[in-house]
Amino acid sequence: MTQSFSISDLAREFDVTPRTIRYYEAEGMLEPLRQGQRRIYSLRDRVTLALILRGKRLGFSLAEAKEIIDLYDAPQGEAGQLRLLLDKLADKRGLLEEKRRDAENALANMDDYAARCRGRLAELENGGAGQRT
Amino acid sequence: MTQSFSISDLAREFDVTPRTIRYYEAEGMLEPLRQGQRRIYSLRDRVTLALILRGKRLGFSLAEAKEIIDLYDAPQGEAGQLRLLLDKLADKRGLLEEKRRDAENALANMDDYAARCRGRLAELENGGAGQRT
DNA sequence: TATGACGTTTACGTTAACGTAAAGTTATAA
DNA sequence: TTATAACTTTACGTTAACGTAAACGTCATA
Repeated sequence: MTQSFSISDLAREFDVTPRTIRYYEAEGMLEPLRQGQRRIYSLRDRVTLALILRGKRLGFSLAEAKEIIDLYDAPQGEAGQLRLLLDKLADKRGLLEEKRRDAENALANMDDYAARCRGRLAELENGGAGQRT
Repeated sequence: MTQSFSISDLAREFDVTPRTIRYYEAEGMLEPLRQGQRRIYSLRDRVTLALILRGKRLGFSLAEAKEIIDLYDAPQGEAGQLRLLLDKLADKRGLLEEKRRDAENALANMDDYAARCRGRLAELENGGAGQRT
């Protein structure tokens, strides 16, 4: 029974406008089937859209996101192609790792700061007596 | 000897143009001292710039990055302010956590895929005999 | 003293990523 | 059968985040 979706189904689910989804198609990132002139999205299309939006959340441009997503559709025929693909994957992996590190550092900084704030708040709440001699 | 930097010092170090740094100032995110009309950046300014650029790498708009950075300069006078600050920090923390999860998921997907590619490559290299019976 | 190298302000230009409006098509409900 | 809801294409508009160019200041050095 392989599911399918209308454009507004996906728009609702991912909280974007139909315009946005059509734009991604115009950029060559989606190719839904058609029933007459209406677009019909498959589960695979839905996954692709999810990948696009995750890429955007991580700060990739659409062009960068497309580069990454296209790697998952790359030809795997001969060994040479596979080696090239693995190289490119390693390259993109580096970008992703940087983002993970950035997020972790930002979280660590923020948690430190919040802890200091909570400390200060505790001081204020116990009456401010006797602290910080 | 508290260090200071020219605009092109920072531009070089962070691989952006002076225009970009001036733009961040116009957006109220930096306030370097002046020596005559020349901008003089402190270590603190440099940290702020680093925070801005990390925010950008993580996909925050400048406005979002500013919101976050401004929290680190928020007033801590009374308990009410501290509680509000802690609320806002928790809010931003959520955004950061989502980005970390996104990055981790993307990395996991990519690593799985790369592993399958390496498997396929190994098959091809050992002559393709006897595999996948 | 003149010539770079570096800085400044002002202002218009550019691009990605959509928003928005107009005008038409198609299926379903009243 | 008419309305209305959801879709379509086409096309111009908008905004963030800078790029780029012009015209000028100022200091060291050849």
